[in-house]
Parts: sequence; structure tokens; C-alpha cells
Amino acid sequence: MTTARAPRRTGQVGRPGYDLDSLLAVAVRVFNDKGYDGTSMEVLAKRLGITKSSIYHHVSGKTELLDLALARALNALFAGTTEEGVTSGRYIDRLEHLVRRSVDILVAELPYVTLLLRVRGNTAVERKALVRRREFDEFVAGLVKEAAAEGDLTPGIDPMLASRLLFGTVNSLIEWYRPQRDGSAKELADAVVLLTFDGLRRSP
Amino acid sequence: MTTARAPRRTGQVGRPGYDLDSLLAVAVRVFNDKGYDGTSMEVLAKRLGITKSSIYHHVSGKTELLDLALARALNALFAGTTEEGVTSGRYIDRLEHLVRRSVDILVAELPYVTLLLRVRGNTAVERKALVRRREFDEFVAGLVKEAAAEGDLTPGIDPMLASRLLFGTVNSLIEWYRPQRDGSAKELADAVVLLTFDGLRRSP
DNA sequence: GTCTATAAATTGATAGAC
DNA sequence: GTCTATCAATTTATAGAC
Repeated sequence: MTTARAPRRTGQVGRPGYDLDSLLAVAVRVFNDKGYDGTSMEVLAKRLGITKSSIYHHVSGKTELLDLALARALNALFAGTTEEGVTSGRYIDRLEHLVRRSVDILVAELPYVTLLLRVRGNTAVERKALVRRREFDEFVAGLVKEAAAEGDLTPGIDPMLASRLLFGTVNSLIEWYRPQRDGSAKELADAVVLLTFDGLRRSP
Repeated sequence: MTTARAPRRTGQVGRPGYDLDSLLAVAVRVFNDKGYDGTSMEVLAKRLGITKSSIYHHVSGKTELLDLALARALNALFAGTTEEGVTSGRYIDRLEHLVRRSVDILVAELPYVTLLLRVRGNTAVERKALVRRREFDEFVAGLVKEAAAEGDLTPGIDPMLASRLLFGTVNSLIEWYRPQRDGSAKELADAVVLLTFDGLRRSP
């Protein structure tokens, strides 16, 4: 349930003095930079400005850092599925709402979601995360199928395929989006919806 | 220029007897399974059915395996940018053509392109690949800008943003597409074009 | 909450025989 | 083209002091 935000260092100068959350924030940054497997506890310690063994005061090991980070991303994403706009109304509109909320969450929790979307399923922790990700994907697929049943989907596109491509587009944002440089989450969500719901080609 | 395909083992039974291409094919599979950093020469050797030191007969190290694989993916992708359909005609049509060709290439060279799209830029080899990837992205951005200038793009979408989202959608295919299970490259390309050029929402 | 010191295992890579 | 044997460096993790 790690959802808090504040860095909360004890002091700016001298010893950093991490708590779990501030340590995790740095760890996730480094994992995204160098890859989880490519990050050694040694190099992580250096980026934290503390020693390797100090990390073990906060977590049982590298695995737990990953587990905490992935749980945070997944909790945020699932929170988007229970909102009113996603659970009532025509399904095509629910879908649009979920896409917009997902973009918001992706932007707000960018480092955590980035890490989640790169998980490959080698360890137990990663597989656990993939199971939950699949549940999310199935929720999306359900919305698209119902939208098709209501006749609101462009004819000639398979709902399962549409669902994968749609969130493929959303998830691809982590590859290039940077909060400062690339505008607000709102602008981003508008562009994603415009592309995926209306298409690039100008209608005659 | 590694474009050949044949596995060409000396014999099916007993010693595998790899040449560079057949060894690379296995290596890339393993890299995609476990991640490049997560793959040790030891585990790679096991999956090859030979010893660690035998790998060094074919390549100078892990780095060269990555280099060869990334070059293959990039060469394939750039080949798509020089085809006639991409270099003449209205820009919106050139763009569609490039999207279709890119899907074809992605499907045909799936393991190599998958590896390419996961590169983060830690080592010199990875950074070299990222430079070429950026060149490809700029080529796409150019097409989208010209299509906008010709008035063929849906109003209200920034060309740079559109270009990123469009190939975000294409590239996201590597996350789930499996040749046997998910239909032909043609069907896939049709779906991608339908989503990104016409949109999901049925027009009134 | 962080440190030094250290262990036990794994890593990428080489030498040289067949 | 592959093998055994080996190495130096790095890896995750622990013990115990401050």
C-alpha cells in the first residue's frame, strides 16, 4: 500500500538518513536507468550515498525493493478501474475514461510504472506482478468487448486485438515521456485519445 | 549485415556444432527471456548445450553478441525506409506504408527487434544502437510533419506527439505478439492501421 | 540509520588440449 | 568447434560495532 510521497530526509547535508519510501524512490530511479538486473547493490548504495549493508537495514534484499516498487505501480493502476466513470455509462466512454486515468497514473507514478512494464517474469516476485498485470489487461479487454457489443466500436477490428493495441499505445509512453519536457498529463491523454479513438487520418 | 536465416547445425543429434548465426539466434532468445544483463555466459552456454568457453570461439564476449543482434534489427528496420511506397506519393500514404512494413519486419525479425527495443543505453554498444534508433524515429517524425503540411492529418494533434504515439503502438507489439497464436503480419498491420489511422470509435 | 569487515557464490573471460 | 581447468573481479548478503 506504499502510496506516500514525501522524501522526508532527516537533513539535506551530511548523512542522508533514509526511510523506506525515500530509499525506494532512489532505488527505482536507478533500476530504470541501469535495469534491475544491471543494478548491483554496490552501485545502488553509491547512488544512495550510503553503504551496501545499510540498505539491508531497510529491506531484506534487492528482491524486496522490486516487490515494493511493483506493488505501488499495480495499486495505482487498479485504483483507476474502480472510479465511477469506468464503472457506469456506455462502455466506449468507460474505456476512454480508463485510458485517460491510466495516462494520469502513468505520469504521476512514472518511475514505478516504468519498472512494472519492464518486468519479464524471471523471479517469483516478477511473476506475481505479471499475474496482476494480466488481471488489469483482462479488465480492459472486457470493456472493449462490451463496447463492441453496444455497437460503438469501429467495424472490422477484433476486440482483443484492439484492447492490446490501445494499452500498447498508452504503455509506450514510458519510453519517451518526461514530465517537464513533454507537457501535462491532460495534453498527453488528449493526444492518446485522439489518436486511438479518432485516428490520425483526417476524415473527408 | 547478418541477414541469413538458416540454422545450419552440423547434425541434429550429439554435438550441436554452431556457426555464428545459429548461436546468435539462441543467444537472442535467451536475452529476451531473462534480459541481457540477467543472462550469464554460464546459463547461455547451458541453453546452447555447450560450455562457456566454446562461446568465446565465436565471439569476443557477451557484448559482441548484443552488437550483432542489434545491428541485424536496425538493418532490417532501415531497409523499410527506402522502399518506393515510403519515398513517393502523399505523405499520409507513405506513413501508412512505413507502418505496414515496420509491422512486417517486426514480425519477421521479432527476437532481434524485441532485443533492440529493450536497450537502455548503458554500454557503448547500446548507445550506438540508440543513436541509430533515433535516426529512424526522426525519419518517421519527418513523414508525419509533411503529412500535416499536406493537410491530411487529423487537426489538433501535434505531429511530433503523433509520431511517437504511432510507433509506440507499433513497437508495443513485441510485448504480446506470438507468430503462431496471433495471426499473420498482414492481419496485424491492418489492425494497427485501422486503430491509428481511423480510430476505435465508430464514426456517426 | 549507518558503518567496517568479510564470507560464499557467481561473473566474464583466458590457456591450452583434443 | 568444443572441452577442462582456472582466475580475478564482482555479486548478494551477514556479523557486529557505533
